[in-house]
Amino acid sequence: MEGGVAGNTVPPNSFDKSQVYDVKPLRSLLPVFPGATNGPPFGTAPPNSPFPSGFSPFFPFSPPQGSPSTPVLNQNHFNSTAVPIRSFRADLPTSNGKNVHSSRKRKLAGSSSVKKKVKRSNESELALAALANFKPGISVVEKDDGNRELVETVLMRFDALRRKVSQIEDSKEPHSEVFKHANLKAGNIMLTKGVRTNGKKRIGVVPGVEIGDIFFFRMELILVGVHSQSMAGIDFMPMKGSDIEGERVAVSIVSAGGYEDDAEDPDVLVYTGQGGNANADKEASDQKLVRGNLALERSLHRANEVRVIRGFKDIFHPTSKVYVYDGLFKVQESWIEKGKTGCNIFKYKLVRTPGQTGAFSTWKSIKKWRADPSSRDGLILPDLTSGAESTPVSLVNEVDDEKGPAYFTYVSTVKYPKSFKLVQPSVGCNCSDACHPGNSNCPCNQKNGGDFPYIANGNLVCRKPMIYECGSSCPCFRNCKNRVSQTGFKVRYEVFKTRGKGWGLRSWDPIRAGTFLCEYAGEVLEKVEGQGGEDVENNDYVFHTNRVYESFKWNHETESAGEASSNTGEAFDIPTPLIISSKNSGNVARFMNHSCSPNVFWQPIMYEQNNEAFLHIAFFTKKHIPPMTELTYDYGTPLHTDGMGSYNADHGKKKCLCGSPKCRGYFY
DNA sequence: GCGGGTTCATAATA
DNA sequence: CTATTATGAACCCG
Repeated sequence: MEGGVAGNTVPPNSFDKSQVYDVKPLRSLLPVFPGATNGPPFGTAPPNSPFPSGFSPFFPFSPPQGSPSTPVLNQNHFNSTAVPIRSFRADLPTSNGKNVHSSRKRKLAGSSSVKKKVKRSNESELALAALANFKPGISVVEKDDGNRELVETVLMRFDALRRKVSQIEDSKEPHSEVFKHANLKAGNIMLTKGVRTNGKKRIGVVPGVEIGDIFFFRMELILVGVHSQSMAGIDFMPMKGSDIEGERVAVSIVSAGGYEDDAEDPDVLVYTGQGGNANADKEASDQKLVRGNLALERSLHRANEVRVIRGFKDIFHPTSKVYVYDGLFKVQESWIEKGKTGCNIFKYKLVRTPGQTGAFSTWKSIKKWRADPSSRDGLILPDLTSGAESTPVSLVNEVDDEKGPAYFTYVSTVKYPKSFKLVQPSVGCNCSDACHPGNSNCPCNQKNGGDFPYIANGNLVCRKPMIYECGSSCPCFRNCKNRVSQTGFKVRYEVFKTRGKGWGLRSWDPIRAGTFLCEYAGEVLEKVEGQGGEDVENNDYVFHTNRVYESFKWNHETESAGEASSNTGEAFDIPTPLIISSKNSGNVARFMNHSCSPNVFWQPIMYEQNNEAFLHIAFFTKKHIPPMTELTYDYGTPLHTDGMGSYNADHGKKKCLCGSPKCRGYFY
């Protein structure tokens, strides 16, 4: 993994000497820091904290056999022998009276489908039904009108449920009659339970939804009240009281490239009316001035604001789309023209209401940078990893004259000192090509308690005390999905100069919740009891597992009898504290700043290399993250009890500039 | 590994 | 209650 990692980057000749990067081979790690000319304001890694008294040198975890010490976070009720996913509790009542699946029943016209349905209704069907067994936790008022927090909560809860549904679907037999629309199923459950917000239709701003917010499913737009049509591109509502069709105005449109829209000027959108398309039953026809078309015509005359949502191809999922809320527009004019098919189509020219910073222009710029990275303003280096990662990372400064962070060696993974030995060998699997989520005999599945950690696209399903990935002794090399954190990041990053927080990390790509970002690379520090640890104390580039981290809810919650409140956290199970320094060598993770309202979290992952199991710290996105949004995680608070006497609680305390309403005011 | 066609779905609406 | 509508999403194929 670390083999062959090149040294550093070669800067242009014009650089100030004190800031020049040296090209150094990995092996000759030297803590060479060219003059600290740029001061300390790097908001990156925190200084160290004292160890708990019980600290001892790292040793391996996770005996493979027997019961993993992994607490069970969900209701899945696994016992120590790790049962497959199909053994989801089947005894859960279909809460709230109504079985979710009743909505799935088809018209009984053709009786052939009935047989299949009955046949598979006892296993995963019941597992899916169990997912609907949770408290809505949304009041009537909140259902009608939202705010930022509600919008984020609803979206996070939806996606947690969607990933859980996907996980169950993934574990079914291949080629079985499968319902793959996990987003629809999750959405159906959310709507049935009333977990939504801004359900009251409105013209203009939707409380809690901001320009630039991204969505990956039309269902998400419905759930937070941006656009309530599941497929149609034009949403509308009656003007005051009157409910005659002619009195409805358009409230939002989705421009997703299905028609011949014009999308050059970011402040202007020429949108095609709906209808008239050919389908299996009928030929293309003239569009009619009804429904959405009529509503847009009314909006032209009433001059009301119309929300615009733009759809783009999702480069990580070429078959699906990512939607961006682009702000408020007004219909300026309309006309009829001949479409490709020769039939009449309506056209509507919408113009952005002044004073809004649209999101579309940013997306267009990124498209340009992607084609030609040197076109990025403020570019210092096209790839600060020097090829160590499969995806380049740009170094950019649009803020001041600083030519880059202090010297470090780029490495893509964490490195353990030789002295860390494995006590017990790790057991790999025998899966020939790839581990299948439904295979209960796979030891790697068993180590994960029967829950495959990732869905098919590589997104994390839920946080767990520990995740066990396949290692180097597993023969499933080529296609195994249980190696997400080992296959390198796919996100196109840039390291950029922030205002006041040193260097930071952000992405050109829109990122889904649960996406693997990177691991925390660097050198694992050994701390010998009794001896100092100056290497830790004065190091701003350190990751600690043994801090106090604010708990938060990310997993899908289900009620289950007898498991009352033990399910508070998604706490980790790390047998021995781990400290990683990225001061001398590290990866993009060392540039992630602290935030009290972070959009990224970390997750311990274990896998075996050369018969030794190692712990890695992997970062995943907490929610959907729009392009160019700074990536941040919670640095946590040091434990102040080291059992060895004096410790200054304020040591390393820094003023926090995260700007969150929940800001604690400082961080370490 | 795309782009286009096919199939299976949906929520809101009339 | 049912049919209709629609810029969906996943999958299949060449």
